[in-house]
Amino acid sequence: MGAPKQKWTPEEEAALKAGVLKHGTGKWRTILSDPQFSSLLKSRSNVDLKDKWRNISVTALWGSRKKAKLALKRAPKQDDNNTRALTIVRLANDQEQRTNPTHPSKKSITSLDKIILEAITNLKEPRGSDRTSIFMYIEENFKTPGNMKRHVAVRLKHLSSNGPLVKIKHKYRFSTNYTSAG
Amino acid sequence: MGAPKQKWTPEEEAALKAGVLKHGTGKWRTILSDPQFSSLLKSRSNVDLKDKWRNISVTALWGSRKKAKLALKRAPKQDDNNTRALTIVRLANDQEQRTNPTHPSKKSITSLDKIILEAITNLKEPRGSDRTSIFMYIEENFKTPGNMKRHVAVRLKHLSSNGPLVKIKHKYRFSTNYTSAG
DNA sequence: CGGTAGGGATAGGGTTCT
DNA sequence: TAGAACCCTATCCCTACC
Repeated sequence: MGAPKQKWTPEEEAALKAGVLKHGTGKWRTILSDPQFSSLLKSRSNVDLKDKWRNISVTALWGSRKKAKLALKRAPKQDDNNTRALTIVRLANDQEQRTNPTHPSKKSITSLDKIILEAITNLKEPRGSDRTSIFMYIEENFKTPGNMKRHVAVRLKHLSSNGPLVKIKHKYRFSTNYTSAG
Repeated sequence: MGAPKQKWTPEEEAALKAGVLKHGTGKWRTILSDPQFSSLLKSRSNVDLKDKWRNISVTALWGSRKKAKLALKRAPKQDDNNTRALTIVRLANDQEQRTNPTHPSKKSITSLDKIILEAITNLKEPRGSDRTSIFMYIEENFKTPGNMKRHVAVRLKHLSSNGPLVKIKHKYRFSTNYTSAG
């Protein structure tokens, strides 16, 4: 009864990704209305965009939505009585720290780290960008070696323990996000 | 970007309903400021209250806002040959009838009936109150015996066949509501 | 910009189809 | 039967209006 399933073409998917890079996640109607993407996505609704982005993201992180849900069920509570996930936030005084030679963290900023920070900064997602968004930003904007994702994940971990990123807590968030605070 | 959805707890919903019973609909800021409810609703805004009340009301009437909108779009001005559910409306001249000793219906008005009519009147829901709302009004405002709901249902039926309530037809209405016309 | 009403968008759970 | 595409609706956002 509903229309037959309309599979997403690579062109549509690329347009969606570019739209998210430009406007951020959660701006589905804005992306649809952007003349840069509206022709490519003219057969999609804002809800379609949201659903497709969810499929893309969850696939990249967990392999599938079902696995993601299973993983969430298994995930123990983070701290007290509220279920939370960690969000990693770029420090507001990041610039200052990085220019301060006495801070140990600045020693270990790699060029990939700079790209990561650029991604987080440019994505401008108010609630933070998840790894998928960061991966995609880099893929869209740089020539990427094959194991870029692993490298990025490693650097994210490092940046959050020793570097200019800091972990903060959010309620009602179940995936680890990396946010540029400020 | 949208904030993570903060689902309404049963306690919050009860507080909202009690607030509406006390202050009426559309008095969202008043309800929020009432110390009787402010602690329970401290994480909600006046707009949140308005939205939640709309959701409660429209759900009771149509099942969902979307169905309500669809029904409204399809609804021809008057009634014809379509499937309908019954809505029971308190007659506008109810007072007059009840004070007129010659009207047969007034003989069988019980004290519970009066409470029911008070509930319908005071709830002031423009599209009528469903049984749940009526039950809740009574529970909030009176000491209730255990089988109050059954009693109310029985009296509602009686009042609509012999008493001051009258059945009218609505299109695309899937739950029986009891409305104070006026 | 204080408050409400109402249209509309989003988030997340759920369902259908392949 | 897992995964992609799609549906449902509670919640949240935006704007007009007073």
